[in-house]
Amino acid sequence: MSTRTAAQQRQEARQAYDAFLAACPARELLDAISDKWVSLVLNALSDGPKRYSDLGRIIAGVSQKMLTQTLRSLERDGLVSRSVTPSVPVRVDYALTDLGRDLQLLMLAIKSWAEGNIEQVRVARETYDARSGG
Amino acid sequence: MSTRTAAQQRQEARQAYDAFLAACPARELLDAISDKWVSLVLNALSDGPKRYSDLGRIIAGVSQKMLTQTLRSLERDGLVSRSVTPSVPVRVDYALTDLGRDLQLLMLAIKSWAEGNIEQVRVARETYDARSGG
DNA sequence: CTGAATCCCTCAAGATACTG
DNA sequence: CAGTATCTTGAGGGATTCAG
Repeated sequence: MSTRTAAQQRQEARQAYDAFLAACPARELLDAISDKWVSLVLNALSDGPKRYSDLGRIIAGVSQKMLTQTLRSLERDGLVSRSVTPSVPVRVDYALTDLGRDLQLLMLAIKSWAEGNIEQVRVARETYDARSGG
Repeated sequence: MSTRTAAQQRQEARQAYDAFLAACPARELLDAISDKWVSLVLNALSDGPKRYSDLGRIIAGVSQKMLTQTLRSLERDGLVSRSVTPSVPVRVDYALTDLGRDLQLLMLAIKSWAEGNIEQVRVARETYDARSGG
């Protein structure tokens, strides 16, 4: 593997990534973004930067721990940027990066799908439960 | 809090379901589909019906328990259909429903995004870790 | 205000073994 | 082949406290 350039190796790697493979990095990334807090945070940032406390208010039911944890993870993955304004008290804004916005658009589609199809799912569940129960 | 204006009521009616609300059914649905096994199972079924053992082979690393659990959940939500052929041994096929295919298309976009952007994410992580570490 | 750190606990993932 | 049953482990996540 010493005779291939880094670019060639990257190209091969890109084609080789398959989330169906357990050991594939893409699988690990898919696991990471297949998280309810991730989709909610990304969508909460869709219409511009938000402060930490804003996010906590928008995303009902999220604990400080999970919010911080999710934001750190997204920041580490380059999906969200974190900017600190050294005022008193300190002000921290989170915003989507270009990469993050790409994913956010997909996440928005998922969120919209959930909101738009919950009725059908409810009917399906009632049918299933009735069949199982009776 | 009990006296809502007509405008407020109209607003509520329009946004009947909002996944940002913790108690909203759509939030529960979003939580349910924001699951790595869900996205992998739906995508595994994208090119036609598959048998239980096929799915287990395609989705590397999934345990029988999680595969069964995920399939049951998807079947209950009306996203996947389950058909039993009473042969010996018994044969069970899983397929996407119309509703399931809708969601699968969105999930495919997510999976493709993960496979196509893992490199950028890796770079971001290295940068982040180097900054933190040093 | 924005978190980091701690304790604590549930519950769900995974491995294993067994069954129709 | 297609599951179910059982057990163990640990990671997810809530509540609380402390710090910059």
